[in-house]
Amino acid sequence: MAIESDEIKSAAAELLDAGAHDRLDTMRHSTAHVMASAVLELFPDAKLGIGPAIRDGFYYDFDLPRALTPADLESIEARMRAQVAANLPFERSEIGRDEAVARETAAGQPYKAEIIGELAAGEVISFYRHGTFNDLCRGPHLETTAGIGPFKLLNSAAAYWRGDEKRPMLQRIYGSVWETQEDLDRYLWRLEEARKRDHRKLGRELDLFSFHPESPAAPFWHPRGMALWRALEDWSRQVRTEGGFVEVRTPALVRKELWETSGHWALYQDNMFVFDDADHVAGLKPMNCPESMLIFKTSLRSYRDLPMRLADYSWLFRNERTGALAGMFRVRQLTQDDSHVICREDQVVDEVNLALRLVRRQFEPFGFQPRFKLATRPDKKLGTDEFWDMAEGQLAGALETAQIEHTLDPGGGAFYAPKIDVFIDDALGREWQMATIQIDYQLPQRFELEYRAADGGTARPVVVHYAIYGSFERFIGVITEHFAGAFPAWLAPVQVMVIPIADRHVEYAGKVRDALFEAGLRAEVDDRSERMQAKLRDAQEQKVPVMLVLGDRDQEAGAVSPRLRTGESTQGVGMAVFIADLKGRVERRELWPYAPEEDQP
RNA sequence: GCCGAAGUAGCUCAGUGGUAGAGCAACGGUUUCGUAAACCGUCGGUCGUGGGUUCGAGUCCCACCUUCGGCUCCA
Repeated sequence: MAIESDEIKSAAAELLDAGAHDRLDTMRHSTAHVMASAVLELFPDAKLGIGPAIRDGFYYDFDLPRALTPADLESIEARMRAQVAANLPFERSEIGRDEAVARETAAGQPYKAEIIGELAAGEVISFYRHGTFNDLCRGPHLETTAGIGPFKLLNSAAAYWRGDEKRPMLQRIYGSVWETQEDLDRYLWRLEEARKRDHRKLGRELDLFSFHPESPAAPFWHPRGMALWRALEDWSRQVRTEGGFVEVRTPALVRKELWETSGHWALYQDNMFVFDDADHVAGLKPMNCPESMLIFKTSLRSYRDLPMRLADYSWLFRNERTGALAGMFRVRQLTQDDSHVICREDQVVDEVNLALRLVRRQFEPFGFQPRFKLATRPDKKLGTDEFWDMAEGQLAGALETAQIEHTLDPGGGAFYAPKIDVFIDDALGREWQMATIQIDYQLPQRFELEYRAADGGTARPVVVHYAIYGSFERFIGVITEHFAGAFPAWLAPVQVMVIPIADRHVEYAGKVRDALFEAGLRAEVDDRSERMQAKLRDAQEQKVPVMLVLGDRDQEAGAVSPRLRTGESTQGVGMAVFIADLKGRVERRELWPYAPEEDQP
């Protein structure tokens, strides 16, 4: 969207070429300055942290004498509006580093002084002033505070200085600012919509699962949630079968010797549940892969046996930090659609290519278009440059072979190998990281895996790991929010609600339900003594895809009258015709019934 | 783990030291033939748990449990 040149006046010359995105970022950063200035008016002794522009808005961190309250935010917001109305110019100044450190120290701003002290000696130190507020800042900024668009302060919360839990805890205020009121309204609508779709709320309302203090952060799956789970699991198994996988299952309770071999004892023990088991120290498994290594080693493998593709849906246990737990998104007991491919080095590109195809295939019936990111060698890494050249080349080669567009995440790889991260966008435009595809040379070495090569010698295989849903728990959280609980028929816990209009139709309704059962469909009869309208309303609120209304005419004709969740309804459809149609849609895993999103403001 | 907030009936919430409430749900009865809430009645709470202050605590204090927001998207 083009912006009139006099609508927002760009102060700095470096802004002339900037696109709308940079302009918005600049405005957000300027708004953060105005907020910091308002906070200083309220708390003259506040010490300033950092205040960057972020996606959808900005934040600023402060060291304050007391915790902020919602009333404080209102007061800060009011002071900010006054500054915007005052049309204060932003003025840039530059000074030397030592002088800057001295100034910030004298001003009682230790965090600012720390930042400046870390800048290179020769670097230009710039400050931006508006009104009486002068802040260390690289810039650029708006010309004046009047250029700040509609904004709102959202919430305050704690944040460690520089994200380090050993350092002081500051208070962070988040805010959002946009170029137009419509943009701000749309953003606030999205926040509100996300709140309404919260999977924790929908999970309770749709009777999918519950949580209990007796086992914190571990879901109890109800019959309806389990139906959804099984639909997902069946699909994952089908995709794995198509990909040539076989399935294994491995123990949850494993002695520490295995974890010492795999390296988890040294690197992952903090996240494991560990205890004594009959004179041995053992742990609940946080990952499946080490045990697959043991299965591989149970016989002498030939190069002809590879690749060996193992799927594992075992239960995993991770002792997460209590503060990180969040609904289905972070649980302590979870299940993955885990895949380990043990293959020859010359098969790695093909196997990664297969993984990429399976990722696309498995996400297809959800309507997700996965995006791929190649994460390359980090600064802290194991192995030689030759190794990384080769491993990165293998992943890049597979992406090319599969003709998959991707972006780069330089330095984002694991310390032992590069990886391909897979992202999806949900219905609200939120980005979620889903699958990760990793190639692993470490584990085969630690477990001393070998196979008999074609030349009669021994060789070491490579492992390609991935989980496409990631964990079932988290994926169910994501799709619950994505579909707002209105799952397509193939996933819906109850696919058909049979609604007899009067008590005399209940028997026929039972026959219809049994016919649905026989076709492998999930159906219930609402035989409560309620009026049909009430039953329809309840089925709608439960987001059941199809309601079958049954009255005299249907009963006499052996027919059903389907009403879809979208409101569309027909009458007198033959029972067999209806069942065959629905069964086909479920088996094809159609995105059906589909309702276009409600219009956003 | 840390900072802040919250926890009252199955759910959503009222209740500012003086007899625990409402709507929905559930249950009982009546009712029920065409596409989003029939009517009447009844039941239901150790106010998260434990301790303390007080003549008296859902309300004030302390500890614990659980949940929610957040803890680098780096001047």
